[in-house]
Amino acid sequence: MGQKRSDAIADTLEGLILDGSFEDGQRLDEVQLAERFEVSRTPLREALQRLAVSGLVEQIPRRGVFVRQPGPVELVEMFEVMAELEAVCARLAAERITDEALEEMRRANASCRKALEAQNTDGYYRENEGFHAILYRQSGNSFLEQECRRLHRRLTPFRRLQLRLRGRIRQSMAEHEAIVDALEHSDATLAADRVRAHVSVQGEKFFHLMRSLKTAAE
Amino acid sequence: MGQKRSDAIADTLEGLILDGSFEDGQRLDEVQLAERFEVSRTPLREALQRLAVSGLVEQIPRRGVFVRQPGPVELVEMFEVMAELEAVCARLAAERITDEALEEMRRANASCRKALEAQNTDGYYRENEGFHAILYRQSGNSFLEQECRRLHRRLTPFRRLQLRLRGRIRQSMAEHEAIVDALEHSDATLAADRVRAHVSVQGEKFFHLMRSLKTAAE
DNA sequence: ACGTCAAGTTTTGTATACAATAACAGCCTT
DNA sequence: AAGGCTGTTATTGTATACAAAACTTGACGT
Repeated sequence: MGQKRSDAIADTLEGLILDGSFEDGQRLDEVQLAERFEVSRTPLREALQRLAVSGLVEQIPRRGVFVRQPGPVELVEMFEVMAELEAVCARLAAERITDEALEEMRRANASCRKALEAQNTDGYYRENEGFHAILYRQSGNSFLEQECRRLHRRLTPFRRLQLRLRGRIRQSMAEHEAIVDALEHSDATLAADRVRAHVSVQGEKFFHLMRSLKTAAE
Repeated sequence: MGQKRSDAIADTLEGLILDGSFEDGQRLDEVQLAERFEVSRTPLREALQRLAVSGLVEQIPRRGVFVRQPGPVELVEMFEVMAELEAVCARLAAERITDEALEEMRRANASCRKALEAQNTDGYYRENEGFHAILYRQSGNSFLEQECRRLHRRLTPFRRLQLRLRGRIRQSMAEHEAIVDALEHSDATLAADRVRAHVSVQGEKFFHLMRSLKTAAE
């Protein structure tokens, strides 16, 4: 067990927040959570500090920490940035990508198709992650790769939601293949545009889904 | 005194690391720093946790925390990402920017020119920051704005270095004005390209400066 | 009755004490 | 003499104890 207790707690809490297990604005009681994890307040506070830096919770001095779920506006903004970041990856990758990586992307796409035909949504989702991970890596800029992964991770629960829309998976697949084609032809602009559109549509689909859910609830 | 002691420590340490007051790989001794700041280890550890998440220090469990200065490769990567992020800001801003903001940018530029003529490097630097801050804001995407500010802050000491190059400031000013022109004409592509080039050249200048310093030292 | 103020309680922030693990040094064995 | 083992020390990680600030509640005055 190389890592310490406080790291494990931070990871667990991060997962819980991303899963939406906490309401927006809910206060995270230190002693309560300490009991729950069966530790003292010290490691728990260290975990909360980390979450605060990541932006998952807001820490108001002498008041406590409160979970901070992104609202619709912030989500749209985050998806927009994600689209732009991935577009940059594509533009850079178009000139830097290796043949092996292209082959990897094709293989990831093939696995996606297999999962699609098997109605295996989870499997599709996993392979889809892999596809994007390769794109990040092939930007040839490991700092950019890191930043992409960070934002990707933060958007995970929301991205997942919109994949449930009928027909979205099949469309997403076609976009993936078009992206690989553009990369193969080293067409930087085309690749960037296609990736941007691919991610943007995720954000838009999500937004409409939210809207329909909200109006349905009223 | 709204903030707590540990926040102030984190800020101070962040500043010290960004200033290059610590060697790369240097271990930060908890008790030693605690004495220095005249606090106990508890708030100091919380501060270190935060720095670790920000990536300014690396925390190896049961071993300690070590400052992590970006190497030349990482710096080039960071400048590349900064250039792309600001280019995105420009592209979005070209369609979203308000007339008042355009006026603000022109005013910031005028102040820059005044500082330039007064040989006031610090003043120029401050106004230059303002110019970029307006650009971020005018992307109309506050999440993007935040991310830009974060990276900008991290690159501050290195950016500052390259401004000392002869003639760079005057050239930088001209680029600023060309950027405002493109924004005024709502030419998204041109604005993006000019901003990207403007920031990229900073990275390149910095890289060459580093190289010359390194070869001179050998 | 309502607002204001004060004592009490809760909760955050900090200090200190304790535990556990890794670096270190000296000794023993081969 | 070299390498490994063991006891010691130093340092990190966690628990508990204490201090300070904010929220709560109730009484008092207007």
